Amino acid sequence: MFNNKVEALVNLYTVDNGELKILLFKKSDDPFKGYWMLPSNLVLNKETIAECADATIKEKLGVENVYTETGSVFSDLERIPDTRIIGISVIALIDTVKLNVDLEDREEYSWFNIDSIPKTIYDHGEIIESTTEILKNKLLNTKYLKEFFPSDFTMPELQRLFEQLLNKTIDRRNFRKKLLSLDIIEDTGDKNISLSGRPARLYRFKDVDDKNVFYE
Amino acid sequence: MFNNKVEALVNLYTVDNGELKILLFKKSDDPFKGYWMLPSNLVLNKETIAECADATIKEKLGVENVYTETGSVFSDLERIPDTRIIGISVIALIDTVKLNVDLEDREEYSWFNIDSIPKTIYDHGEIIESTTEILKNKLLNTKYLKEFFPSDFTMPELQRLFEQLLNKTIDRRNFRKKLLSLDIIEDTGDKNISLSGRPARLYRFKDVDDKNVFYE
DNA sequence: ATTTATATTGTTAATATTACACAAAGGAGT
DNA sequence: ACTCCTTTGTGTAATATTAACAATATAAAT
Repeated sequence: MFNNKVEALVNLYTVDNGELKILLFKKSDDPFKGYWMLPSNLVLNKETIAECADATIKEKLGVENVYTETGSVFSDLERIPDTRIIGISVIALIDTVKLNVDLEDREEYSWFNIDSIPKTIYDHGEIIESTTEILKNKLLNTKYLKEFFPSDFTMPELQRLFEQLLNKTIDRRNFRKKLLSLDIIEDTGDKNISLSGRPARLYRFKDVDDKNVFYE
Repeated sequence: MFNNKVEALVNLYTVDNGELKILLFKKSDDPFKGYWMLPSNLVLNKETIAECADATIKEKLGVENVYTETGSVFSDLERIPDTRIIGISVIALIDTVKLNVDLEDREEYSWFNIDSIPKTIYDHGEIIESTTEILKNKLLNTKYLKEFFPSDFTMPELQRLFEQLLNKTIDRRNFRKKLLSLDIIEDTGDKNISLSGRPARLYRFKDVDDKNVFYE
């Protein structure tokens, strides 16, 4: 009567060349063969949500020490047919460096831009939407940005991310001016290797207190 | 192994004369006799978190149709000794009118300013702190403010709330100017009954789209 | 050397925020 | 009726922030 199954649904995000993306796995068997899903596991009665999420990330991706945070709760009785499982979404953030190293030779997965999520099993689509909204509201804080950019980044890259999050275009000069005025980033002295065009300077976040970057 | 007990912990907030307050009950038996607690119930395996919260609010307060929203999740194994219960905090908002009507002749409860929470059972103190932080981050949006002020309010009252939320003093003239410039409130034409001093005009929120009032 | 692609840079105008002090409305007491 | 006390209501100038705007610099490819 009071026994509930609980699952942790891992929403693993990264920023790839300024685009916010989420990792999904393709279901290889019926039902929902060919649909995409969030990596998830049922929560043992002797582990925390965070522990369950960590184990899931390690199991599916072989990565450890990923930053996680609780997202939201999904408890509709019909969210999964014939079963009652309370879903708890977990926000996990990983930078592109770890991403490229650890994701070789694994089962079928793919990174999706959060603005173009494919067809998903059950309510995973809504969960992604809702959880991403929570993340967006937090992501203009350096605490979170640092998880995506532990080493360094270019201004245009960061600007593309902000433009996606704020859903508007930003003037390059004003963006740079604002970022520098906040005194939260510093020039590394290096430049990136240019694919084409002038190479961009590389910046890193200073080791300062968390601070909000933009409002609205 | 996968069976978990889940409880919904109701954080019921109101704004009383500009102060953000939360409702707590006093525990009348051991253990923790005399300590304060959030109203809560275990979640049945055939009800949603929201339904459980609604039932709890009705049971403890006799009030229905209260606005609720999921807060955060607390899954530490030691949060309750000798038992494993996953706690899910629920934010509930109620206005002072309903408050005064419905809270007569009930067991021992009290409203506490969120800046002076008494000693609580288990981890209820942390839950209140964490959940209040979530609420604070949402509360400068008219969608939430309307739940607290469904009828009308005075400028000084709203200002006191904002000062508490932003943790700073605000100039009366600037506050009024900002609020009026947003075009989200209107003068009711009435004035409140003054306890002492000049009576304040009564305003109400216009029936417009949700809008953020202040940033930072 | 020229083309192509992308990054970098400064000034001005518009807007938003902050600072600040005195008059008005009511109640209580004499 | 008058005075005192408490609280609300109001305008303007200074400052800070944001928005608008276009030309030059660096590298790779041809």
